[in-house]
Amino acid sequence: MGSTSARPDYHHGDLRATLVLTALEMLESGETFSLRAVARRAGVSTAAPYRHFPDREALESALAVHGLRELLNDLAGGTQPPVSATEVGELAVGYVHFALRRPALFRLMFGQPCDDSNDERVRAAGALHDYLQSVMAAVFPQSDPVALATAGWSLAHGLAFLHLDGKLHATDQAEIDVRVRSTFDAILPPTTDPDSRTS
Amino acid sequence: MGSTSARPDYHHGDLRATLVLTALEMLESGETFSLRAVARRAGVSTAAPYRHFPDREALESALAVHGLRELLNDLAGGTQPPVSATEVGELAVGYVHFALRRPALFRLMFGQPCDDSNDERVRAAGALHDYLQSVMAAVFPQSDPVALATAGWSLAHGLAFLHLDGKLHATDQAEIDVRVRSTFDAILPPTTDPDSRTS
DNA sequence: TGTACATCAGTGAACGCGCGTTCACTGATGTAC
DNA sequence: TGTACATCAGTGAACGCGCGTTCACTGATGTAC
Repeated sequence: MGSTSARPDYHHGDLRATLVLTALEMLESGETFSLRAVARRAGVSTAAPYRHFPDREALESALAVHGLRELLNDLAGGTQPPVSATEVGELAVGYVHFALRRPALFRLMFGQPCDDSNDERVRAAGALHDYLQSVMAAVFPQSDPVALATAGWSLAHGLAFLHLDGKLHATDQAEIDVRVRSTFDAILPPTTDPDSRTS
Repeated sequence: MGSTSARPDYHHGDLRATLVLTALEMLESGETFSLRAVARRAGVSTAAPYRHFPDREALESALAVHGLRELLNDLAGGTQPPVSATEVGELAVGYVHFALRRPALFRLMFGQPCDDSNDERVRAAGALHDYLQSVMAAVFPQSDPVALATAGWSLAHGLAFLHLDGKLHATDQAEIDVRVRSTFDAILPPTTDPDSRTS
């Protein structure tokens, strides 16, 4: 057949994808991440990853790209973009959820100097930024959308990190959600209420 | 004399403080940080730090405590607390400055799971939080001060991290300052203007 | 359809490295008498 | 004031570890004829 489907043998089929998925699993389960550890867990020799990634940093960037896309998909995929301040708050809840559900990946994506020479990575970050900006522009047309998008992103990002670091003493997920919502409520400018005025 | 002043000899006088300062210097100059490297640079044997810190994590916590205090001092020391939204914006500018001036220290303080068993560290973080909360309560008495303090801190924190990671494409310090100010302006609730109404 | 061969994704052993930590030790310090 | 001694902050050598990376290699794959 020669298709790219399952081939768990010697010639692996798609070791590159397997390595990325394995690494993501390891990040999620809290294991320390290294090229050697990923190869080990993927059941492959120490040198094998070098067929697919020039060095460790390249694998890291691939993970970051994956994470950025998944985050964007979590936020934007499957639902209409927010049309009210309340729904923008829910977007922030989603953002913080992602960070808390995948802390190691989130830290890898944002918690360290990033390789700006990786185009794919820069583009994935840009796509996230653009989406947030378009949302804010649509919900708050009367304000400066660039400043608001930065504000909204920063606010969600800061909440994510401070919760991740345990600086905001919330005990469970529900409490965190409430806190994120009320933080956004405390601060977003008023909008025309979409429930009473439909275009 | 027996004082604690300079004694660069064998019995060192205050190796603990020297190690902390040396480590801070190394973080600032971008060198990789390790117990061995710090000892080396302090001109002392590899084992010497273990007289003063039970393990590597203890030194890290000492650095975090130092950083948290210095940040609080940067923000609160020497000036009156903010009384207007504009001055709150300047507080945020100060916060972001700190992060950009000491990126490695800031990441050490906030960018990784923190040792919550270290009382001094927890207290230093708490003091920062309390100060921000009291500021927000004073400036925005009509709003929920807890939510606003969380919002203000998260916003500054998120701006700091996103700028640190180069996600907001600002080129120089002045541009970043402008951006931080306009972000806060875009979002903070109005206050009674302290210039026209003095209590 | 069958054979020769180039390709290339893997192997496994080895390199040098810096790390955290431990250990028995040494020698300066300060105190008791 | 002088000596004996306990203390303790340092030394330096060594441990075992996991890491990133390189290398010559092997053997499965797929293509040319």
